[in-house]
Amino acid sequence: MTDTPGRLLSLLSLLQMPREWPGSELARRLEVSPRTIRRDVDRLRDLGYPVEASRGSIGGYRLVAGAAMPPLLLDDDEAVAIVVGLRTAAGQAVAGIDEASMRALAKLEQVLPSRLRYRVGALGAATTTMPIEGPAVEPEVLSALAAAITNRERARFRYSTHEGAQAARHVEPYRLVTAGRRWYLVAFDLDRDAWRSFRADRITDARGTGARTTPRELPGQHDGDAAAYLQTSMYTSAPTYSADVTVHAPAATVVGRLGDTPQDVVAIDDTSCRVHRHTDTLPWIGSKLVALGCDFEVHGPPEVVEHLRLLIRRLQAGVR
Amino acid sequence: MTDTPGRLLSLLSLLQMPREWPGSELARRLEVSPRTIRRDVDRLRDLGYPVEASRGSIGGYRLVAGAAMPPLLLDDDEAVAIVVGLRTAAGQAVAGIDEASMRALAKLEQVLPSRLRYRVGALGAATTTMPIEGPAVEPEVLSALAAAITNRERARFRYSTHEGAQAARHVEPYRLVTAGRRWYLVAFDLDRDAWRSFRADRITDARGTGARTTPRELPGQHDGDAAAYLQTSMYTSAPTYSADVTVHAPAATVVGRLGDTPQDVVAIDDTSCRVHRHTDTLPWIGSKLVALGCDFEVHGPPEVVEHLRLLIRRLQAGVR
DNA sequence: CGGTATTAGGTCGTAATCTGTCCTATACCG
DNA sequence: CGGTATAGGACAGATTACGACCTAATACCG
Repeated sequence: MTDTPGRLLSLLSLLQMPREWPGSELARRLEVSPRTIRRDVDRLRDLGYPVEASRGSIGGYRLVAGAAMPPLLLDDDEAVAIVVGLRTAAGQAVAGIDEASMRALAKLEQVLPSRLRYRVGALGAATTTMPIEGPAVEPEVLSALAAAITNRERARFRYSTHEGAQAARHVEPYRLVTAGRRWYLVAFDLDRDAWRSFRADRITDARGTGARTTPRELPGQHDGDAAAYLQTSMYTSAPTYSADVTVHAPAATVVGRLGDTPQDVVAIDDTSCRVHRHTDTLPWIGSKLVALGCDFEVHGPPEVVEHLRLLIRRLQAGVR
Repeated sequence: MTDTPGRLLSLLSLLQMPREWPGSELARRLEVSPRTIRRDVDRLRDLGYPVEASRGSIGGYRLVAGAAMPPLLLDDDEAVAIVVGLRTAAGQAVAGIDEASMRALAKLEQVLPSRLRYRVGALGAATTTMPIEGPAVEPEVLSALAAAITNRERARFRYSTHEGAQAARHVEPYRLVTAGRRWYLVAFDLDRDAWRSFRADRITDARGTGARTTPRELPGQHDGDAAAYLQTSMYTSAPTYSADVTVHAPAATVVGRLGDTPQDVVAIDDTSCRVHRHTDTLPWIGSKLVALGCDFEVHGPPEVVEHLRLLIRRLQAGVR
């Protein structure tokens, strides 16, 4: 009975036990020569299994981690976090991550203590993911950019504008930022000699160049916080305004419809409230007001009023 | 690249997922012939792994749950999935999950083989999470509802409407659905004697009652898919229309601005295109058209035109 | 009822692989 | 220093894995 793949799986099971196995012992149990055992161990290592060996008189083989790891001691919240994270990642805009995260979840489940395994399994089995359409980030892009960032390497990639045109970019990558289901790269653009943020889903063929970067500081008072920098830089392309609006709807309703950002909504009475949004672009303010679906009065500033008049003209032209 | 043992491990990894795999699909993914897949399945069975198969048109292979598995390694995509999942979970609308997922990520990193540990560490260190404000789901609520679902128990909880009123609910929970960063519970409401979907962030004090549920079938042709049911049920509250619009902007721009859903956008020439959105509610269509930020002409249907006229009146009243 | 898509399994020829038996090098420990 | 362990190269022969092709059995669907 010489079944090579089966023997490898058996070897894996043996090595999983928390003890050391001399090669001769393994050879005896698997009924092959010690030379074959050495080759099998080699193959397991090629497959990525961390088989460690100690030489000398009391030497032997054992599997170190990634396998039999009883002390993966997570508390309940951490277990929930794993399921929540991997489940929502399944609906995420990263290519092929739905399956990958399900496989990862199944594998992680194997190494959890039984109480948590039950909890994780229940939460995973009771949950369905609603897929989200949209441009997808390539996992390789994320990996390559992350490697370049930690290695302090420059990086090159191809970037597509939203019109579809592609161009090569040469940057010093600073941070990846995840915001909702979008991924951004904050980097110093070497060609344009300025800081830029890039949408990761528009990046292809990313790779580190090997050239070391000079550490740079993010502009502005962000204290190195790439998320904060991104937040403001996304609005610097267009001027922002603070809209002041009275809305004829209950405050609670308005908070709900304005989406996920709790704005400064002050109730006036049961049927109306005053909304004060800040740092919004004109189109965004207009879109949100329309989305409210109820009557309102704009108090200012004049630019917002003017923009709404433009919207009126556009709508009138559109329905003619 | 014919690596039989590695392929067997990959096969196990695929089969442990909670779905059925047709042999042809497995053959395609593992890049071998279907005959080889059958032989591999035979070998796994010989080794004691309970691979079950169902014949017929919707047949396939699967691994019965609870089987003792050899230690399976995470591949690169799965490692990326874990970081992506736990990182985005950190910005997620689940209370306290940011810390919990960071702790879980740190602990997972400890037990990964070194190659992946480096990859995961790099991706984790290079990534910043932009926090998302919004109502938060309690992890305990998710755990309790998940437990009730898998145990087929009834559940009671308090539910807040978006006006802020609270009420006790008594349901037979069916599934948790995660859509983007929102969590929903699809359940049969025992008081109202009808199927309902609940936003998990508005649920508090959820607990299973211990009373067994009678298995029910979701209404509609969703074949038990809670996500599909939720998708349609979210729109049944309002009628939907198919807007037909000519937009004076390049097709690529329009696709980008319409958000994440790739719609039926057909380019007319370099500066205009025809958009045909279906199953949208009237407010949604209006909001999207305004958000486009360019000129357009609406061809129909009449209800959409009428709704845009309403928007015009609202805007005119608002800026007066 | 027939059509179709699935699992299941036999056979065969070729190419690739695996294995055992040498051999040497290296590291640890008493 | 000697014993024992891992590590690995070279080689010849036996074995196996693979794909291509075939038939059978089963389940679903119209």
